[in-house]
Amino acid sequence: MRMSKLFVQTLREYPSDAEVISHKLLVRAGYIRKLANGIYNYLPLMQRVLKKVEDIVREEMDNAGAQELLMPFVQPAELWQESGRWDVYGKELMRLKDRHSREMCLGPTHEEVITSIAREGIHSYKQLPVNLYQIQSKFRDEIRPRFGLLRGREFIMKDAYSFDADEEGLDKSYNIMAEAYKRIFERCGLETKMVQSDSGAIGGSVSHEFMVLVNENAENNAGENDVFYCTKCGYSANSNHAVSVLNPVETDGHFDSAKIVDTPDTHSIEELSKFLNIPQSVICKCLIYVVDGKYIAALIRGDRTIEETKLMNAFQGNDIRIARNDEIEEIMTNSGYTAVAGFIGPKGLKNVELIADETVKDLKNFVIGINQNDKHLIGANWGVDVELPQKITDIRLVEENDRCIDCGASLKVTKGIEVGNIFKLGTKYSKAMNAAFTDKDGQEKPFIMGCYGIGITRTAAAAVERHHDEYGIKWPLAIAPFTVIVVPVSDQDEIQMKVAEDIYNKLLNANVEVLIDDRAERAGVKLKDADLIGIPYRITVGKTIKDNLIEFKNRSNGETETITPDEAVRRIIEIIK
RNA sequence: CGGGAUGUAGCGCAGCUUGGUAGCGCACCGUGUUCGGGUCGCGGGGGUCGCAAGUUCAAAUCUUGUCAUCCCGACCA
Repeated sequence: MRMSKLFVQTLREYPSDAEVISHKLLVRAGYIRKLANGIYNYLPLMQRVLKKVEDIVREEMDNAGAQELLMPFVQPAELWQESGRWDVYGKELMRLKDRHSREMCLGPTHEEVITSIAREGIHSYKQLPVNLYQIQSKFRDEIRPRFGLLRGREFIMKDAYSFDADEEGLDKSYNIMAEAYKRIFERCGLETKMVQSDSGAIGGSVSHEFMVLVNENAENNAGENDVFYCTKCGYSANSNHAVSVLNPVETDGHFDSAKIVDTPDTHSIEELSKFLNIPQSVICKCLIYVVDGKYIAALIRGDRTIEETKLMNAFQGNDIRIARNDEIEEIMTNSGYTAVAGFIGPKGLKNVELIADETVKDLKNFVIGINQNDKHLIGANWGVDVELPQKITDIRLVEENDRCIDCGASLKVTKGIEVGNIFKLGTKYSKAMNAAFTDKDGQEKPFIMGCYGIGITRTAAAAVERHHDEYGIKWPLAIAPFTVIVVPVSDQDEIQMKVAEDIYNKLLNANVEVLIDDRAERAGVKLKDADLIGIPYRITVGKTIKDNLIEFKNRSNGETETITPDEAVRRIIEIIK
């Protein structure tokens, strides 16, 4: 490809609306252009990268025994009503109506459609297992799209779905996918960590995410997930799912007796602990949440934080948020109190479900709100002064240096970009949608399903996050839009141009994806652009051509060598083998 | 949806306080110059100042409304 013909416009400056480096670089280097909020045009260079990623995914999926198909982007509401998700998926699902007022949606994921395909096509255990996948645009009307391709509303995803006759088969399918995923990301030049995670809105039990770990200290960190991991035994989990063993702390307030004391203006645990001169860990914190419209009072030890996904799951909810002040007021009024946030306690709350984190169980002579402003109860004990909620479970956020549940070592935390995700769905969709096969024993059974996603666009963006420098992108070879760029330093110099063209043609003939910068630009412009665009190898034809020498540069490690044009061609051909 | 900010040429920005001919850099077109890290000069094209109403002789500038975008929280590949 000739630079003079390539449709690409590099910018002198970063776009003002970009925050993270992959977004900045992809726009500036002419890979993408925003069309609307969270919706991007993939320009020719980007399309080449995406194709590379897709082809790696295809190869590994095919090798893993999966078959590619393509499902419609527009889906009828009926299917979603069958699965029950039409009502629970929320605003993220882009809904629309056709000319007959029939309700449709733009597919954010395809469990419903694939399940309908399976129920029409698979009738016998003899046809199982089956794994079907597609690579397609998805639409999710995200509350807040951001970070360029890392969180778009429309994005490209590979989604695969497995159908098995039993749990054992699912385990097998699941492991095959996990292995394929490891290879896919490795081939894309991305080191990933497979971590345990919450299964979220898609449903199911077991799930893992593939995280690209990003340096926490980096400016404008694009990692949206906290990953807790154990350096000793390898345990790792998304913060929404991580569990831990706590380090011992003081849980006895050592108050002689229970009494109500004045604690003016102590709206936070920190203020309260300072005022009473006690550790935060002898305070019982009470927070009001709204889960699917129901009020929940959640108790947790003062020094710990609630993990909202865990709390939501404890009530099998789909939606959670902290209660607004007017909602707290409503609860207080209904319960005959007037307290504001900061002084709330579980005692006497009406129309509020109670839940406690395990951390509050062992508290003795502790401090707790009693729904009176500027007052707290000190020296409280469960069963004497306050009843311990019946529902007790783990709803806390793990913290760094908590101990590993498996081996007891100290846990660390890092940020991660989730590029892939695998779920054991079980029979959630097959049961709801009546998708079944006849098993060996002649009985009709629902399919045991799994689903497996890879964000194609996100993977490409994550690669930029991981591989760049101050000059631009440093694409991993396997997903680079071109392997090599040939740069004649001066378009005025006939010999340079001739040698450059010669190298270009030899590489073309050897099926190398090669760019030649034949533009009438100065050297500086061409070299800056080559770095910005991030082509892995650069062959610069300059003055030294009089000695039959060119410069051969490796973009990723910056190493340059002075070698002959023929040697350069040979090297490149060797590299792509 | 809550909190904060911003909308002026394709991109990056100034002008707005104190109303009066819409500017700069990059990019683009012409021309000369230069030629291994975004040369330099001359000439040129391109903007209903997000949109709508209002105030005024006069609005990019003041007022109100509205839309959009970005950042922080809930979502997820």
